[in-house]
Amino acid sequence: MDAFFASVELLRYPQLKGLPVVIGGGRRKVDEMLRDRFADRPLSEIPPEAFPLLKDYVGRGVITTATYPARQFGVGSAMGMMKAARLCPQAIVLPVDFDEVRRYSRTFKSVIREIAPLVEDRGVDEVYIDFTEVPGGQREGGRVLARLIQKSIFEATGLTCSIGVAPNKLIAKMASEFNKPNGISVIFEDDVQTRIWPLPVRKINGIGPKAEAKLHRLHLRTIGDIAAQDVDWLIGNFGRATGAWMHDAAWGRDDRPVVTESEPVSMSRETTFERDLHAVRDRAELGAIFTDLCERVADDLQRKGYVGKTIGIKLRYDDFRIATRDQTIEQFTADPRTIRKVAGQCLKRVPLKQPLRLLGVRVGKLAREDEANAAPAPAPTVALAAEPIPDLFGQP
DNA sequence: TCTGGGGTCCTAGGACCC
DNA sequence: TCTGGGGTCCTAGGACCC
Repeated sequence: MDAFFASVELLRYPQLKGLPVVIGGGRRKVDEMLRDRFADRPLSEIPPEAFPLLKDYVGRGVITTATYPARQFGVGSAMGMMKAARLCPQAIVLPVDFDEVRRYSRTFKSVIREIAPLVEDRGVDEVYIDFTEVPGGQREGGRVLARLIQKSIFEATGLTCSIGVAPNKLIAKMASEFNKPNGISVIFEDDVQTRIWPLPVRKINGIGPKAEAKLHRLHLRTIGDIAAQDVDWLIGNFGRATGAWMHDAAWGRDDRPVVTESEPVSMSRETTFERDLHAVRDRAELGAIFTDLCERVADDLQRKGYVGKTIGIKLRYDDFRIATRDQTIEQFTADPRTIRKVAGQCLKRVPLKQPLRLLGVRVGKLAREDEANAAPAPAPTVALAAEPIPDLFGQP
């Protein structure tokens, strides 16, 4: 989906179309504020001048999405608010409306599933779709079906998306970025050398800042540069798994299937404080936040019908270093008090002298609540001791 | 100008078992 | 006195993604 979070807000405030808008921050209820001030008028008639600006923004936070006009100023997602404010002070800031985003997410995904049922979820704003068995899925290399999906999503939601069609997920993902926004790009196997090789290594889904830096140190800047290397040389530098994967990726090889169903592995809640907190000095405040996080994970687990048996905490210190501790317990649980107790024990095992900026609580090793409880009708245990092994080589 | 929140997967060492 | 070869599970950290 194109600039998904921002586009969702533009549906509510169409008067902001064409203006630089960023989504993020989140602590302020801007829409409520506007609603109070302009209670007598529909949201779409609130003048753009009434919206809060990035230059007036205070607080910690990053940009989740920027509209295309905002991107012209170099503002982009994951950028700190303060930096963005310097680049584009006149941009309008709005908080993320997660409920609204989830609603549109469900809608666009169900539109796709009606057309092509094999869909893999990749978060709120992204999916992989298997066109193989869809009637007409091969016409014009998939372009016809891609157009139908784009049109259907727009009719249902008013939102645009960009689609990449390719022989596998790796290339499709790269292709989806070729024609943003509202574009379609079809890449065939034979196009890898001309369309993929010139791209920077970072465009490979799975190569992040660390791998990019290392590749640069080795004087590899484009995907073609990687493709030109010997597999064994890559393995020597990056290890067996990563080296081989990198070589395949650079040659456009990827045989991962589109996975339509998966079970969650963990659920967590974390929060960055408005100011850094100290374990001793801010004990009460921290304690309240901690309990709240435990209750929220427990609530998430219960609402979704899961229980877990590994409970852990995460801290981020003021210098941005991260520490985690976890503990696996005997019984599956989704009980807030149990989670709080075990997480509290984890907290005792971690250094707490430094100021903290973030605290998180995580529950892993998940199982479906019904299955975890249906499990052990304590079966009788039988132990069979092996015969003593005869001493074949010793004295008779 | 300091940098969110929710995830997944991988690695590596150690405990423990047969 | 010295010391095998499998395997699983747990824990901590880190890279990466949306």
